[in-house]
Amino acid sequence: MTTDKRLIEAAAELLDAGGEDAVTLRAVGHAAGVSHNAPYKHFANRSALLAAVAAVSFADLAEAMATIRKSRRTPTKKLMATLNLFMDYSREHPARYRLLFNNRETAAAGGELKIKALETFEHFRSIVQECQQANDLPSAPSETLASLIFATVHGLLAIEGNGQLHPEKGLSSVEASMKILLALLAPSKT
Amino acid sequence: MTTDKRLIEAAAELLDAGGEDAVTLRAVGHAAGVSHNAPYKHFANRSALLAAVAAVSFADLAEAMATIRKSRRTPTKKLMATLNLFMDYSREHPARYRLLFNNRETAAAGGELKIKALETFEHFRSIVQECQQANDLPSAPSETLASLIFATVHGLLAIEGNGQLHPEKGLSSVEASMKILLALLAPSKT
DNA sequence: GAATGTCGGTTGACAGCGTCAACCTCGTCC
DNA sequence: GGACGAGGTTGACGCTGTCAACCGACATTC
Repeated sequence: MTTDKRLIEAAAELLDAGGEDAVTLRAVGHAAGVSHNAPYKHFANRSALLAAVAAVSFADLAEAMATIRKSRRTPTKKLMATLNLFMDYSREHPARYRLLFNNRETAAAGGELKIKALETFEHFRSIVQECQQANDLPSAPSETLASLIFATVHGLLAIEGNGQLHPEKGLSSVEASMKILLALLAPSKT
Repeated sequence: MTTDKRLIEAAAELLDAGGEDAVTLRAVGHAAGVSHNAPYKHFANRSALLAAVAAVSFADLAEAMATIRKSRRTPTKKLMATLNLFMDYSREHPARYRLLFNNRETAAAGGELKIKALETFEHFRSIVQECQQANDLPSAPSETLASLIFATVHGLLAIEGNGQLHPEKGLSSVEASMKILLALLAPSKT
């Protein structure tokens, strides 16, 4: 494996294991079997390394969503599968999830990273559109509706990840809240 | 003014001006006119200082929401005013907003901070409940519905703050998206 | 085939950070 | 009047990101 990839992988593992603070260039270098300064031969600085981690993670997500999108399922089931994908990701890799969707630097970045992020969203938007065509979601610009739904899951996950705002009662589970939202959004079929 | 408050105020100003990274204990101490180590006589560590900033910020928010809640307006207008409050806060103090709602340490904290956060949410829940009683929102446990709506605004603001996911098209404005959500949620009045 | 340059790696240094330890200087209370 | 604690200081520590200098291997060019 190339050193670039080994560095990215090491950074991702450190991120998953110990949160963003654990991703020090020295630790990454050491985990990849190189010196504390070798990462600078591959990435401009720490932010660039994290951006690379974000890019490959977005690519993974996009691929998983593409698989769901192509699968033979009802649109609504695809939508649920996609939402579950996000929820699982947020729970299994919370620090990485934050890097992808809750990080100022990730957001500010462009290039590869932005493209991968847009790709991911495009899959999601397409599935939402399928649901609209099947009359399982109200008619509205699919981008807007997709943003809305994504924002809601994201917001719920953020709150869950924070353990914030009355964790026991009310929003006992993100899944339950999402079901309620989708039920409320569902046009009453004739 | 007591040194405690001066430190908190200085930290808040640095946070607003330069983001979380700008809040170094040394800079805070200097801005408050004390030495680089004086903050330790008032706060256990950097996290505790940030938690204090979060607590006073939550208190401010809760107070503003209480004012709205008590005002003589229709429930829906109160709800809109509250949502606008969040949007304005997120835009005027983005770093502080992140500290309040997007910060692992803030979330993990308890005590004063947690109480203030719950207080803030309780105002919001109450306003949502008023809307339900006025038949402007569907019937569902008010806590769940409030969480849902808050999560959506929060998610939209997070995306906006990130500049992420197709910033130009679709979710052109958080306000527009929220209006769509509320319109979709509104029970068809007889 | 020698010279050259670039690429990926090293070691060593720097300042800035959070934090700890030691010390000092008051005002307060037996 | 002496003990003492609260709030302040200075100084040090190790860790961090980053920069600079050096160094070998390999490809390219004359």
